[in-house]
Amino acid sequence: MIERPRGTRDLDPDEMETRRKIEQNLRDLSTSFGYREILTPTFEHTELFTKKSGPDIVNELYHFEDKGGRDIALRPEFTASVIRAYNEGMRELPKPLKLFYFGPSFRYERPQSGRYREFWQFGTELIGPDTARADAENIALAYNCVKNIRLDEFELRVSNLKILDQFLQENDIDIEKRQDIYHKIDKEELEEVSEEYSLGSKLLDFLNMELDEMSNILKDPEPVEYLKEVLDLLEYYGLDEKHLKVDIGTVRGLDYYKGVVFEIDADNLGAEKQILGGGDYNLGDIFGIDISSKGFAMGFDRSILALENEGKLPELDEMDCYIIPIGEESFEYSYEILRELRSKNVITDIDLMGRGVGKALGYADKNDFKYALLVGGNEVEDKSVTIKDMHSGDQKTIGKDEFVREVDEKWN
RNA sequence: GCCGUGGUGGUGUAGCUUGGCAGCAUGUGGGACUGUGGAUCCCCUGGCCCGGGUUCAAAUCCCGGCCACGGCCCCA
Repeated sequence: MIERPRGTRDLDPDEMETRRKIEQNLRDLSTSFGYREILTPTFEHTELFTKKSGPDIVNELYHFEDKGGRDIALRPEFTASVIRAYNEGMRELPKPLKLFYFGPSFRYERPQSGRYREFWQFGTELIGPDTARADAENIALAYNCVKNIRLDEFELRVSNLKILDQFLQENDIDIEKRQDIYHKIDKEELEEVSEEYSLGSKLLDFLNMELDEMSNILKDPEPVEYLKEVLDLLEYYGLDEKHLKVDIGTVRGLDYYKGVVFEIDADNLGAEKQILGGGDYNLGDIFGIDISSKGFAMGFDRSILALENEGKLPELDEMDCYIIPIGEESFEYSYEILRELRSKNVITDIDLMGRGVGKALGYADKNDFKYALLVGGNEVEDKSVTIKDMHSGDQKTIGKDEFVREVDEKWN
């Protein structure tokens, strides 16, 4: 038997409805922030991703040689593609350029809870302005994305990489070791870093300081002041303080992140609990341009898992009308009703199996129809329809035209 | 890639230790029921993840693979 490939999923109608609703939330919210959707190809030249993230990530890619001998990779994320697309055809667009995207990405990793080989990402890019207000706008949208889908147990950690850079520089640590150090900090191996670079307790102490203290200690407090400015600006957006945390140990291990960075964790997830990450970076190097971009990517599947764990998945819609023709002589009239209702965008279905009224009602019940419409000889006779409210069980017979008018007024 | 646990009708499970007729529940379809659902009763449908080995005999024991789950590595 052929089964689905490792790390992939089939999404059933209930799941799809849930996902579409949450997706719609994110689209509407981003649109309200002035962002507009773009879509890039599902596959790119492998080089795009290796240039962005280093040669080692080839191991994590789905890639192959196509019939023309090109080295092609399924996108492991959108950021590189978006910047590529920007460079290739959107450079002349006015700044700030605000873009969002949504779609599947692919990584060849070992699947586990909340991690699939085909997974969905929602994300944004804010291209052009390199200002504290742009950083704040970026963070505010990220926060609201999580908030808007009604997730409640999450933590947004914010940092400015330049603060740690400054600290390391002032402690005479070669900036080339930055990546190694940040990587270890990310893994919370603080003691190893302190030991390896002879920092004693300085690093740990520093990370535990309030921003004002950091500012006093550093010879150049500008990075701290910048972060404070961003935080002040965030107050304009009405973020709930309880979700917000300044954590200078929040690092995103990659070279192209430069300034303010942030991550969001969902507390109720297991090992894979980060649902969103982003910040300020410059990918222009790949294309020989200098362009600032601030964005974030949100793990759609993980976010839904977190929502599910909180019991906050949106409710599924009901269907409207299920028509039950009683006897073939009522077919013509039944289909007339069906056509009229459907033309008014009422979600209407009709029994296709010739089932008895009892079984047909059972079907309507299991499929969450609001109303069952019984249409037999009597109804055909006087151009009426018998409507059964599937919740209350109440039932009445009214003229067909009256019913259609009523439904039209109520639902449209 | 590494460590661990597991895989029996569509779904959930019993059976596995001690090899010997694969059982139950639920769901789907049909009937009781061609004018009234969420109920009841009946019938049908449908399964031992795959491959190899041991054995008279394997769902059961052994080996390999695949897949899922928990964790590690990684996490753009």
